[in-house]
Amino acid sequence: MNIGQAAAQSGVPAKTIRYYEDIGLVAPASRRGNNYRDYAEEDVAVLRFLKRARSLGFSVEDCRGLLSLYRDRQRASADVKALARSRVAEIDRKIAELESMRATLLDLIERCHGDARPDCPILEDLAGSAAS
Amino acid sequence: MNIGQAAAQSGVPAKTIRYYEDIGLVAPASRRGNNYRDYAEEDVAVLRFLKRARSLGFSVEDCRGLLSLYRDRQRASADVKALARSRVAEIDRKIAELESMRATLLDLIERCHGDARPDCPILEDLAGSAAS
DNA sequence: ATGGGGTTTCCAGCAACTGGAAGGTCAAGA
DNA sequence: TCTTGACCTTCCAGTTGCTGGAAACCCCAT
Repeated sequence: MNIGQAAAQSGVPAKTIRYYEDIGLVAPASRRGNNYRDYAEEDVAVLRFLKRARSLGFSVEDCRGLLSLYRDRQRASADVKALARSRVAEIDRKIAELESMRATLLDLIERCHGDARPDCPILEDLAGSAAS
Repeated sequence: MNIGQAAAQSGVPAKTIRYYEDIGLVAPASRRGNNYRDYAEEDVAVLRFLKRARSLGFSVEDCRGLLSLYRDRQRASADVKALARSRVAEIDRKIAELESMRATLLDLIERCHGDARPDCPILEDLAGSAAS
């Protein structure tokens, strides 16, 4: 199957598939006579794996590790679990950061009357009423 | 004051200040005889404004708008409030996305025994037990 | 043969910096 | 006076993870 089909079946855009090949995340696809890349079901499975892992927020580098664990029949599930846990920790950090931004913004929004007048607590805050 | 001082007083790294000047986010600093940039208190205030706005997650483009509102004595606070609200909406979207990743990961983590054996629900999931 | 889809390569660009190289400047100490 | 080190200047490259586009080739149907 050529790259368009593989893209359709995996949900990973053709451009991205080539990119993954480029950075060595997936092995170079075999080529057919016309120099078109040729994909088998297995390749598509790997692409789907990547799509899912990326959608869970794993970085491309993480994916490299996950893929090699995936292929390693001797792997310890503990290693996978550790990767997932550190991913969760990272997510928690990001959520906390966003929550804090959100709280600050909501507070400012509430204090801003939001009409045609120019005075605005939001700008006042940005301008330095509080240190960052 | 030269750029190092401005950086120290605003919390914005010198490199970033130059970058902001480059992309036209701040006006080019005046220069002294030795071609060093020269900053006044006001410039530092603007940098602090930017630092704070960035720390609340406003994009550089948003900052452009915020700065022009900041400088506009005729502004309507409603415009600022609208910017802040759309920022909150964006944050909410991101938080929701992260929460969903987190829930999925925690579920997988819980189901993974995490020892020396190779079988692992996390990898099984990635490998396609569920569609993305 | 011609048209419309594939596909190939490569190059550029997005956000928002950050690092580093190569060189000019300045103040202090030996 | 010379040197050393800490500044400053510019410019170019790299980061993350793609995405868009150009120019060219390939394949199939009409």
